[in-house]
Amino acid sequence: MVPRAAGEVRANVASDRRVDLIRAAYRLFSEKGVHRISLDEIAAAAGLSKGLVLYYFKTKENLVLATMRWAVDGTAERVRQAMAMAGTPNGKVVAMIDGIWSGAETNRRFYLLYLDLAGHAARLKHFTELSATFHSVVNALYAEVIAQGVAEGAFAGDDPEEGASALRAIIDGFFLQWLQEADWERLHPWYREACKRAALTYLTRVPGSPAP
Amino acid sequence: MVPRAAGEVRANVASDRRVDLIRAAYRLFSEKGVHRISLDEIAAAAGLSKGLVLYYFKTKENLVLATMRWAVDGTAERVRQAMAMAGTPNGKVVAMIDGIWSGAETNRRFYLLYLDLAGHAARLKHFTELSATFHSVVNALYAEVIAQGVAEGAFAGDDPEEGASALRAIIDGFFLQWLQEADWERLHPWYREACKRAALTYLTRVPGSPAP
DNA sequence: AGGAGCTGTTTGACCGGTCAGTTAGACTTG
DNA sequence: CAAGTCTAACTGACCGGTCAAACAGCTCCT
Repeated sequence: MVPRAAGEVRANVASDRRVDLIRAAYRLFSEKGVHRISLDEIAAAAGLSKGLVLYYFKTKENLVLATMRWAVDGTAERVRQAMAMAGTPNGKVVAMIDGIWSGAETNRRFYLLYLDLAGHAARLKHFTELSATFHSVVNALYAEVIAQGVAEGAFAGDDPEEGASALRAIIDGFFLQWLQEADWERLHPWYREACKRAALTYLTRVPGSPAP
Repeated sequence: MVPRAAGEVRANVASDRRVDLIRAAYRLFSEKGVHRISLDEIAAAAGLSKGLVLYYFKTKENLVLATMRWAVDGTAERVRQAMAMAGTPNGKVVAMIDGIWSGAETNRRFYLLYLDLAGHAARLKHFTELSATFHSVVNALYAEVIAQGVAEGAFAGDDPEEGASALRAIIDGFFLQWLQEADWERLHPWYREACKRAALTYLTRVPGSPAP
């Protein structure tokens, strides 16, 4: 089904149509929403014909899935790299959030598509798995930072898993609010900083404070 | 355009077709997503004909808008009532979160539709206003609780507005994760409690801790 | 009382357009 | 030619919106 994977004689440069299509689909999906974009539009945006889209991705759902997987992989990688720098736990968290809130345009594209993914994941089985994978990858990264911070005495908390979930909730929750702002472009820096403050406030607390 | 509003002689009980349609639409939209439901299906679910849907709500978009407004109003009211009880700031927050996480089925319906709303709000102007209204209503409620908690010395923080935003991010963020769980029904209580813990951890902190 | 006529409600058939998916065949390249 | 790649035209289903006509309740006239 997939013509080739790696060992190709002439790894012709600009010739992986699949990626061309996914990139075009990503842009269009995030702009208008998955269900408002036809295969024709995607093909046209990639300078190809619609037939080819179905040739490579048997169905539209497959293309959507592939596009989301592509976006999710890229984002997970960006988060990972952002976290790799910075030494102290606090610094790591700040670097991580800076890395995630990298730019208004990029963030908006990704999170709008991610919203679609969440909606699909809650209703279609095919998407549930992808969403679960993304969830565990990201949460594992967060948990690692938190565990390290706890070990060094910078953060408090006994359950890094739950801490990761909460940290993620804070980040996603701020994005969700930000997305709905009419002037999202201008407000991007404010949300980024508020997100940092909330995350650090949550993480750096007195060890015994959480109530019953 | 609207036939009547209040002063009707025979306020026939089960006869407001508009509400019948909105209720049917709410159920179906939340189950399958707005764009996967046709006007025919909604009409059939309400035991009416499709023509009537367009008779009352000129367009599908209007029906979607009306349905979302209805759901959002109801939810805001539920939150308000949940907060009305309980005296201490901590108790108020707990009561509020208990009130919000009222039941798996209900929560799932609402948040799934809310996800659609967020997606629409980010792309269509008509929905932006509704989303902004809901945002300010809910955040005002949260800010009030926080301000009261700060005044009584139970919570720390100088900016109740930002605190409200963060509190909301925590709640929405946990919902977003919960929605994507395959066995959401069973996990509902866990997420509810984790949400409480995170909220209280964020709110009850030592006054000077937030970094930079 | 009993139409006649009006107004708001309800239906079902219908139209135009859109879109995912199919197919037949053309174009490359080895 | 044979296999892989690509296109354009087509199909069949679906769906939002329109419309003409049927229908119900009401008032007013005779």
